[in-house]
Amino acid sequence: MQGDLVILFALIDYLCPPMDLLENLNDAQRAAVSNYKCPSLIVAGAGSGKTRVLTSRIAYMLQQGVEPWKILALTFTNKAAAEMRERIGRMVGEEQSRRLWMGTFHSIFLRILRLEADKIGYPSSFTIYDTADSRNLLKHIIKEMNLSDDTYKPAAVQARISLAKNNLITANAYAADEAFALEDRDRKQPALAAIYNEYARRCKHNGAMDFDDMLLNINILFKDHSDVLERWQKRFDYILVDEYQDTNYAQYIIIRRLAQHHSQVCVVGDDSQSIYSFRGAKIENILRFKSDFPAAQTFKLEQNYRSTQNIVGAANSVIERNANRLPKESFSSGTEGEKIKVIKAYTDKEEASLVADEIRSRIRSGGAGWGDVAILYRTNAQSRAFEESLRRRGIPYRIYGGMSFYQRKEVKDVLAYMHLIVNPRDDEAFRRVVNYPTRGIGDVTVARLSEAASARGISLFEAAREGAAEVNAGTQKRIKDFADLIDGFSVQRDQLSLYDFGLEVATRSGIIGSYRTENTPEAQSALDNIEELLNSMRTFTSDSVDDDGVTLPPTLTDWLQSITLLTDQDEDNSGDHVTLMTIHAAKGLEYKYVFIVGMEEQLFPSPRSVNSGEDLEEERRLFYVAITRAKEAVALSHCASRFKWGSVEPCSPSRFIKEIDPKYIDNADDEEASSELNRLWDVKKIQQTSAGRNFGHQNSFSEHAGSSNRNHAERFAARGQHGQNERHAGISDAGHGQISSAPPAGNFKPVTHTTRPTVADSGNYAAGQRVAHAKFGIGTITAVEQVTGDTKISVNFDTGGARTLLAKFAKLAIVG
DNA sequence: CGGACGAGGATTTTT
DNA sequence: TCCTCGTCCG
Repeated sequence: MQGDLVILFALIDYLCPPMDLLENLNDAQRAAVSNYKCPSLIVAGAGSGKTRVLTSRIAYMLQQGVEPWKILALTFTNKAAAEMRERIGRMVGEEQSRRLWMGTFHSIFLRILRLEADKIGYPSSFTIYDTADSRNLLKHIIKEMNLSDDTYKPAAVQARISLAKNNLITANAYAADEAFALEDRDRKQPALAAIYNEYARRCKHNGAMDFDDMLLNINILFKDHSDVLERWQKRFDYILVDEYQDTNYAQYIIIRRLAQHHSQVCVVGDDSQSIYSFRGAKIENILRFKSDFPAAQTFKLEQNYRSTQNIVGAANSVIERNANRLPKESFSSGTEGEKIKVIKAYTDKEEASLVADEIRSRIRSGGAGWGDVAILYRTNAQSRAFEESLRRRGIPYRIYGGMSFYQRKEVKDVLAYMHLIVNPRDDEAFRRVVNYPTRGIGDVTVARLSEAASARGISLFEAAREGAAEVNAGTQKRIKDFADLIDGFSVQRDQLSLYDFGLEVATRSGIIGSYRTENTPEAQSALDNIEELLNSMRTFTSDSVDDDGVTLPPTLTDWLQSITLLTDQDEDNSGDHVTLMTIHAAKGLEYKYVFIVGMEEQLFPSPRSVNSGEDLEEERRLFYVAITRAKEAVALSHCASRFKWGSVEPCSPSRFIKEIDPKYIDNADDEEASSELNRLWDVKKIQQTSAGRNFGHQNSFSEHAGSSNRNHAERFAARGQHGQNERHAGISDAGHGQISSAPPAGNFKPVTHTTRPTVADSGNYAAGQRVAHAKFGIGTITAVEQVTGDTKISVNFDTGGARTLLAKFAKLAIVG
């Protein structure tokens, strides 16, 4: 009998042998995977197979018999968590992987908070406020306290409160702290402590937490309830943290608390990629891990599998200038590859054109698709010009960030109804929807309701339901009708499917009807977005799993919170389009070709960072992150002038360009041309001030006038998110033609030039002509364009590569 | 109470 | 230049 079993197991092993997880790893990776029984610091350079190591380590632990629910794995995005879960599932089976406690800090601790909410005085159905919600509440409070929102800018107040929370300073602690009081007095904001206090009170009263509250409250829970803490400590034998360099103090303390007794902590990260200090992230957390956990072993993953030698070399030459680093030698296992290209332009407009041209010629030459290309910038505002240039050429693109789908007014309105239904205590949600769509309950009435509510210590919604406000009979009825509407929804919530319920809310609230009657492109777009939102209810499946691995049916609460906790990176990034995003958003992603644009002083590094050594180091790390996204080629672009705040500002090349070791840069000796360019710009500026508008100025003015002609629907189409935008981005060029079909100049306002002025010396060159250049050899002119003081000539050189040259410097000889 | 129109501010990065 | 907020008037 025994023997039979052995044979049976052997047979099973033979038929489906357990995957050898240590195979196909390099030595450093293998060590990091197999030594799981000790605290570990895995320093993972860019492209070093970090995710692979993390997933293999977890899978290996499972294979060695560790129970999946004893493992807590924390990531920064849902996407990263989902991806890892999937990969682990492929290694050891889904049965195991789905039972792991794996997710973002916020989603995991939210789960715990919901279970323990009563212990810290919250309903388990508490609402989550996103940044906009919490800012609105702050605005309210500042106004109510009769403070000027000029001295108390809501965004700044919010940032300060956020910073306090990230450092586990509660409102009471803040008020009691002399140093803060002094600082606030110096900043002429003595009421900050009072605002913080009122904000915290209102959040609690509303049964709501903001993002920072989740981390703060879990710490309060663990601090005040040692039995609860102990239960969760025992729960997790192993804790793994991804992107450890980006954890803040609150997160750090949570990990330390949970690990206090017996858990083995494994953190993975790269100090060179710490780019979130503005949000409270502490690079020190990773730098001092070894002193926090003296028994820790360090594993260094230094082999870069992603990028070419030139890219890794260039990135290293930059990051080496930072003082505050863990020692590490990144090296590439790839080919030498292309050198880094620097693209110089006169204006932001031209920068976008040159980049788009370069993208097009790269893709046309074969071997890669649009999806292999990313345009990365420092600020979201830079996306506009590229949007234009890509659209004009019919290149499919997609923009990430900026106004996200879930921040749209119409979407937030529908969500506010849901929030109020789930949590009737949420006064902010109440205020948002009580008179939207308009139902004759105005500010005056809400003020009366508010009085009644605070007098009786109840929520606005309860006050509405009880008819507590002193108003005339007609208004009273309207209030009652609204309360009945919401109560009706609460009943339906338990009877209908998620999707049917959503449709019911969107319809019976009157939101859909009001957009229907509007009958404008904007309204149609809003309807599309609402439909999209409802569709996401249909396809939503809860990832809530109990310890037996049984998936729980999705609830409205699950769906709402999954939406609030979505991050930019969680969006589907597949598809054959050029990707436009901020460098921050690009962390963790990779592309064959990366264009880092706007490489200028006053932009990148950000002007706010240049006065502090630490901040400048962070900007440098940001640049490092940008370069290391590329697998095969990097191009940097900058321009001599940029449209900012409605006027043209001169720009000089970023110091970061000069920080790259010149041996990694394509024609590094071309620097002269760049300074020529700047000199030229200075001349231009003088002309501008002395002789009024010159052509260059007028051109850029007119082009902006042209771009403003885009209607809302079109902009939505281009900026929209979630699937439908992919479609729009693809067709935007053909579909909404006023910009793409006619030659650009034709669309501009009549007051400006419709053709470019011709200057005498342009006669020497023409498209199609063959020319010779001292350095690049022979090529064919593809375009000739007049710019102030010179002629710009685009040439396709036979040796490969298109180039834009200035007649003055290039000294082209006409061939034949 | 709600829509229209005018003034002024905006650009770091985001879980 | 664009968007948001506040005010004024119907």
